[in-house]
Parts: sequence; C-alpha cells; structure tokens
Amino acid sequence: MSEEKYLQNYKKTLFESPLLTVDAVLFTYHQGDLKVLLIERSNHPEKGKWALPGGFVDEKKDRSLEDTVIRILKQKTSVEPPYIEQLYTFGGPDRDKRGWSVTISYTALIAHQACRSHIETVSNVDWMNVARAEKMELAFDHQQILYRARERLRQKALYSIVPAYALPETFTLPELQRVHEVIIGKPLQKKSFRRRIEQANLLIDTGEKRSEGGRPAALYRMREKSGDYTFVRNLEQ
Amino acid sequence: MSEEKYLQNYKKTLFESPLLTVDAVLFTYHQGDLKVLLIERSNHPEKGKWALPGGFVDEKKDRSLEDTVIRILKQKTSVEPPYIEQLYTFGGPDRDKRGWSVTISYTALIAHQACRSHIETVSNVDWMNVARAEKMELAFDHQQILYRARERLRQKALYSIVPAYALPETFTLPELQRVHEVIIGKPLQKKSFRRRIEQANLLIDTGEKRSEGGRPAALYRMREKSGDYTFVRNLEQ
DNA sequence: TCATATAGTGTCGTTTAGGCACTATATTAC
DNA sequence: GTAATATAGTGCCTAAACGACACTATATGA
Repeated sequence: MSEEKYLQNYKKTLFESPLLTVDAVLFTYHQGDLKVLLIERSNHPEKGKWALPGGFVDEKKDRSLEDTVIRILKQKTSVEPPYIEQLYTFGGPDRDKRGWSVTISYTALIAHQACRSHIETVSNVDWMNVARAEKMELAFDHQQILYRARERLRQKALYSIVPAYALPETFTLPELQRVHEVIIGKPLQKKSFRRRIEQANLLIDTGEKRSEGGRPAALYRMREKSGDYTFVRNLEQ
Repeated sequence: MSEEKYLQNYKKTLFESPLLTVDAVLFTYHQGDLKVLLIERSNHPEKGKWALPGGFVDEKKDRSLEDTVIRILKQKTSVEPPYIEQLYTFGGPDRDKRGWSVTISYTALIAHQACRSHIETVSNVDWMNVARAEKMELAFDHQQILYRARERLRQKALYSIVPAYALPETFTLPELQRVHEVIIGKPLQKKSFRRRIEQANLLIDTGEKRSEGGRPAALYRMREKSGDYTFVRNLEQ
C-alpha cells in the first residue's frame, strides 16, 4: 500500500487515546510573596476545586504546544508571559476521573502588575500564595505539578536569573535578590549574588535609579534574547 | 448535574485529540562509541526510515507513562534499562503526516552486553553510532528528539555519573571516564574526574580488580537508590 | 631486570563563593 | 547645616573546588 492510500484510510480510523491537556504554573512576585495563578473550576470534573489554568490543544489555532499554553494563559490574564518553559508531562489512569489522561505542564513567570487589572475583574481567577496553595487540595494532580514547578523554580533561582521575569521590565538588584530569596527560602549573600549577576552579563544598567529611603538603587532590564539565562555554567535544564 | 452523571455522560463523547505517542532515546556505549537504538520502520507512515523506538499508551497495561516506555523498550531489547528519564514533549501539526501529534520522549541508558544477543537476532532493530544517526534522515522529527537527548546527556556527563548506566553493572573508573569523554567530546582531566566521583560518593568499590595490560583498576558498582546522580550541585533537569 | 603500559596520587596555582566590614548616597530628625 | 539612619554597593580575606601535570604504584612482557 502506498503512503498516500494509507493516510487516506487512516483519517477514517479513530484511536482510543488518553485525554490530552496542557496545564500552566504561572508564578509571580508580589509584596514579598511568591504567588501562583489558580482557577476555581466551574465545570465537572473537580467542580469547585482550585486548579492550575489548563485546557486542550486546539488543532486549528495552535501550531505548537507553546501556542496552546500561551492561548490558555492569555485567556486568563489577557497578556502573554515573557517566560515560558516546559516543565514535565504527567500521565496515568487515575489522575483524571474521566480515564487515562496526560497533561503537558509548563512553568511561566510574569510581573504582577502586568495582569493585575484584568485578574481583579474576574471572580474565579486569582493569585494565591504558593505556600498556601501547596497545602490546599487542588484539582486533579495539580498539587504534584505545582510542587515540581516550585522545585524547578528553586533550582533556577540558584543558578539563573529567570526569576527576574516575575518582576516588571525594570527592577533593582536588591529587588531581584529578594525574589530569589523568597523562592529559595533563605537569605543570600549580597556580594555573591551581585557577583554572579555581573559575571552572567545578562542585565543592562538603564542608567536610571530608584530610591527607597536610602541610597538609590540602579535600575536594570534584561538583555534581549540572551538565549539561556544561566549564570555561569550551561545546565539544562 | 452531579459529577457522577457527568462522568457517565462523558464516556459516550469522543474528543478530537492529537495523536499521542511515547518515544525513547536509548543510548549505550560500545567499543569507544556512543550508540543509539533505532528501528527500521516496516509500516506507514515513514515506512523504510529509521526511527526511535516508540509506541502508544496501552490504557489497559500501563499504569504510567514510564510503564509505556519500559514496555516499548522491553519489546525491542528484551530487557528493562536501569536508567530512564523523561526528556521533553514535542507536539505540532506537522511532525506526523497523520495530523496534529504529540510525543513524550524519554532518555534511557543500558549496557551494550545486556541486550546484545536479543538485538542481533532481530533484523530491523540495531544500535547505530550517534554521530552517524545525527546526520541521517530519521522518521518524523526524531532527529530533533535525538539532538535534544544528546545535549541533555552531555550535561549529565559534565555534572553526574548517569553515564555509568551505559556500562555493565561493574566497571572501572578509567572505563567510566572514557564514556564521559566520548559523550562530552573532549578529554577530561583524570584527577578532576576522580575527585568528583569520590566526593559524590555514589560508587562502591567492589574490592575486585580488572587488568588491561598495566596496573589493574578497581571495579566499582553504583550505590543502590542513590536518589539523584549529580556530583556536587543539585541541578534538575 | 628493565621497558612499557595502565592506574592512581600529591601538589601547586587559579578560580569561585561565602562572609563581613567597609564606603557611598539618599532621607529624616533636630 | 549636621548628625542619625536607612539602603546600595565595594574591598578584601579565607576556604573550597578545579585544572594541570608531575609523580608514584602495579601489572605485563621482552
């Protein structure tokens, strides 16, 4: 049989295939806390529980899995987060009551102010303290997904400046250090932190300053298209 | 509507969902070369091309995605590899001619001798030099998957002793160093290499020796259940 | 017994990270 | 004004880690 004939035939068959979804763990930093975007489910299954934003691939609209995440997040926040990274793919017969299912999960970061106004207008979407969310009973296996995203973010905070994407476009180094400290969960040595950032050469001094009661701090922005965001070594991810 | 009723109803509906597959990049080390397991496809699509071993989730047999990979690899090699790790999930409308598709890819390592006899009896399954495979035209987007697996393995070779799983159960440090060197693509400093391994404390000296023309080398084995396999720092993924 | 081949160690200089005291520059109190 | 205070940013010492390479150790074989 030719490949053409095969393909014509194939389209008529239907596979018994696990349910496929895409979920996002969107973090931000606000007022000293790391927060995660959650949705209160208004439909079955898991109706009423809080869940990570997620959805199905739209075969017409999406040209990639990233397109799917972006579409889902845009729908909830009205903006496209500046940092998105695939996290892990979870699958199994019990994670969704509808049967064998698979979810491709992503981690994303965004500045709190970037989507604040939109989120405040919607009732079933909200930022939640990560510490609190981790103790809650979330829908499906979203607790496990959140935990894994949290762990990954912790690693990123140790060896990269990815957490900078949880801040507005310009920020000071003390601000960034606070974000890293919240993510890692313990204080960092100012000198070491600044040294790493300087060596990585991923930030640009805007020349402007911002004052907060003492000596004004220099304002930085991310260097465009810096490729990887690691400090010194090439890791992976 | 109650959740029960919803679920009863749900089972009767059928989702238009991307085709879902699981693929594995199984590496081994043999005679100075890094090799990858490939299958010559005997069915459409991509008939005749070499491909990574892959298949569909079996909703009855598999309790997890790892189960799926293990089942697929066992089918091809007759054994279960000692190291398996999820790599990345690829998806898009064009990677498979049948339509929008998603594949969850895994990296695995195994000793060459562990499955040698079985593979030699099958005609369409073979180990191929990774350098050669990377230049070939593989089925689907398997070239891209292989490339990513190769990159990840390179990182692992720099900061972990995961490559030890490409060797038999017991091995010498010079052997392991050669594997790392082949993966990384350049020679390593003997002292540094041994220092890292000693500090990681992931290997156990069996007390036995193996001679290869000079002073006999100590034989080591992996410490059981060492959790992570990293040298010094906790990375991730 | 000596050449050779491979395994394994000692050690030095360089780099990197932590720690902490110091300087710098702003605001606020008086 | 000037001193107290608050925050930003630097200098510098020490310890740990790593690269480089010469050295020692233990086998084989001429």
